[in-house]
Amino acid sequence: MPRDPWREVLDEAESLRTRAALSLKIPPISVPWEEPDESLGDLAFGCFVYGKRMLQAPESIASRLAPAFSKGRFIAGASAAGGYVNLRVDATTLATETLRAVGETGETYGRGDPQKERILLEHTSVNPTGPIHVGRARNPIIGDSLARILRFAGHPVTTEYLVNDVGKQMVLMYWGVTRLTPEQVGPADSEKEDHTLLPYYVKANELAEKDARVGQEVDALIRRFEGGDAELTREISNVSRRVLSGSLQTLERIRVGFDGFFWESELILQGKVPPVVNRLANLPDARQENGAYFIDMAPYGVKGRETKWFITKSDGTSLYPTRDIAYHLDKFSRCDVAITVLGENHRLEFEQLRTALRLLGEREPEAVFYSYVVLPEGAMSARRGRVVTMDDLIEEAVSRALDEVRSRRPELPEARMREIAETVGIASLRYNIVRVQPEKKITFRWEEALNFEGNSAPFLQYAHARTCGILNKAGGLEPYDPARLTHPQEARLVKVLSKLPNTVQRAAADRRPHEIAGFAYTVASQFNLFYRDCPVLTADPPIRAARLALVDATRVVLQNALECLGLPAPREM
RNA sequence: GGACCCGUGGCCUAGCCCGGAUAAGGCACCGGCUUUCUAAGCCGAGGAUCGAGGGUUCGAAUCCCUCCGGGUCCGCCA
Repeated sequence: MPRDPWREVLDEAESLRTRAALSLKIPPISVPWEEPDESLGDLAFGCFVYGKRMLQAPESIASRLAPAFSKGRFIAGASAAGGYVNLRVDATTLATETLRAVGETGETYGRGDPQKERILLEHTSVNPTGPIHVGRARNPIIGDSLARILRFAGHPVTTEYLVNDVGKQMVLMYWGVTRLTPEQVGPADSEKEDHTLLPYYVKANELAEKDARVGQEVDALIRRFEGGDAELTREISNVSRRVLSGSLQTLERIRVGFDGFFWESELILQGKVPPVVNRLANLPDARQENGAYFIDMAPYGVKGRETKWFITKSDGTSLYPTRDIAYHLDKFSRCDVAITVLGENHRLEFEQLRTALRLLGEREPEAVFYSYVVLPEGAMSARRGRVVTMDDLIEEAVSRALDEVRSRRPELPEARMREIAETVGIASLRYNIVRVQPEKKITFRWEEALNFEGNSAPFLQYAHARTCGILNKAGGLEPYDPARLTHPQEARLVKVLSKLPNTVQRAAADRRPHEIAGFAYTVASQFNLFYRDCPVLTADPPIRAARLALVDATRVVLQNALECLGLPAPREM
């Protein structure tokens, strides 16, 4: 039975407000709740809108409204100040309910009720031509965090990677891998196949431009491929599988995995594209130009130099956007809501996709857009050799974390140090990306990406490790009386903990993982203050017992918030 | 030519959707706190005309308009 203590507080406040207003014959107006400065109360709302509606001073309304509030289970009292009504939440009741919720739901505190709505979340989907670089790093991290949050919120979620294993770039890759020797392409910087195969792709691109004979060979392959040569399509797909296997190892190390993969080649081989082409070409809006079908999207809000959206080439072969439509129709046969995590450069294309689906009378997907990570000197570019790969970043993060562990915990055995370093390094990297709103651009700087203090993953993990440390030494939980939690800092901590379920629901509904990051930071921060102000193990037995329950609740909340972000929660650091 | 995204102390970010009571954190810098549950912590100090200008409003970082700066996109590529 999931519980949401803060939601109960809000619901009660709302109903008390309605009753108070009714008793004064004040029209019920929905005014948003805010959280005022602690010295004023726990919840508040301004009476300015009432004032305007009733042509009275907000101060006077507030001072009449406040006394009309009756006490509730949570709401202990109301007072008026400066046109606001401030409500005070009873600390003991909130502590009782919050700790009981954690006690009853255990490690699952914060998890939402099971939802019916099946969500298919597509993310990452980088072209399998080489290692994933940091410029794209936000996609898997945002995508995986969002998947975790949606699942925790109660949704059945399937994550999927669209493997773009067709098209010219893959034909080039295939040509390179099958025709070039290791001596021709030079050495790779790693044994993983995403790294070892990249040089073939780079060399193939170079030769195709410079050498006319190579260009002809590649063109011939492209013609065979576009002619529907199934054998060739499979061979090309196999190359992409090899590259992908390398990238997946990297993703696995940062705790990103997928429930499924969708191969674009399969879409083609299974003949799912022509029916879609037909449907599109038969739309009333479809036009023809030199044998190529298109839809002019200008009437549908698409603006710019070119508003034609092409369905086919003049030779009748399909284009990527058309295949994407076919893919989405397939998606919708398997889910209720389709979400895709996309780089900001795909905004227009996504609008076109939605428009085309709308014209077909089909459902439309949602998207979460992010800006690419750039280097201080500009965008990452494989061609200009200006790249930091995910593998580089991971190695550096873990190695710096190991230095930290060595200096902070010299007494630990080497293997344990390495374990903690991996945990901290990976978490730092994920947290630094997920804590920022996706649409803000991030400039990659080592010193920021690998900062282990302040608002960073280790800060959160450290707070979690501290809770575990206390609980370990305590030996076990005991029966407790929540009324023994009388310190203001205990109340602050309780209040934050009570908000986990509500925060999860909001972050899931808004598709905003960074809200969980902010929440986790607040929890850790409030716990650190509690840690300073309220000794646990040495407190008098009744207080000790109550504080232990609070520490355990904090542990659960941190663990679950960290889990939602894909950050490991170490028991010691 | 057009569309979209971003612009908050020296640096990075939250708040913006849903307008409210002195704009909240982190980094960096300076000064403190460890016989007490791990100092990856805590406390204190300084530092912001919330890009600029108009408008709406009793009230604007938040909504509207214009402009400036940065980014992205407008292929019979994917």
